[in-house]
Amino acid sequence: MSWTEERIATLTKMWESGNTASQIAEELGGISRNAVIGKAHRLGLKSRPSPVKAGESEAKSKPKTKPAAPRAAPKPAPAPAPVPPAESAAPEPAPRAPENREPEPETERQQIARSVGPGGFLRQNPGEQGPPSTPAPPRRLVPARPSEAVADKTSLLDLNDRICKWPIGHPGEPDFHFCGEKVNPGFPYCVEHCGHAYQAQLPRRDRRPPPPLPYGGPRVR
DNA sequence: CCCTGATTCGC
DNA sequence: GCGAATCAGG
Repeated sequence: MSWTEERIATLTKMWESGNTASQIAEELGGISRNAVIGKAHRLGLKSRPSPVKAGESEAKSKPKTKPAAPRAAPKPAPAPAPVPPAESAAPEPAPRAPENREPEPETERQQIARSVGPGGFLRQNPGEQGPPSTPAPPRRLVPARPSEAVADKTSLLDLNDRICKWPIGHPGEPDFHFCGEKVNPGFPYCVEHCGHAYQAQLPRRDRRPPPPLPYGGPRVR
């Protein structure tokens, strides 16, 4: 099995959608969970909310030096440079290239106003709903499946940080494409699809059928 | 033990 | 670049 465009696309989407490596491996087929993780790392997709690292503190990092290395000799770290603390967290520099465009900061400001981080995602139309003084119970955000049919065909090559990556159809099929809308800042999806992608997690007791994946679920082979 | 992702390193 | 083996944690 080789990593074709389609398979990489599926991996990327599922990874970003919060699927586990095992699920991704199963969807792709003929591949191990480790392969998925390894590939994801090589693609630069690493570091997603993982159960393992969720509550890890930096001071606890272990170099994983085991006494007897069955595979190879352990690497003695050459004790590099002392960590320069002059690194403030810059979320998104976003150096916008000059596209000979009229300066319109207002437009982006308005969009940002609707954006809310995980844990407090806002409904689409606050106008239709009463002022949520106590809006939504703090629940986890979980992936759901899309229900939209978008006419545009945004291919994988059109994906960037700014457009919605919501998948339409199955990867590998001729009509497979992405939503392509402007993203809800901070999310991989547009505002609308964020509403579909992130929903309040119900207690497992109350949920009967596991919601199908955005990719249409496991393909019938 | 089950699961998860992270990492290493021979291939 | 790939992925099994391994580690580390919930």
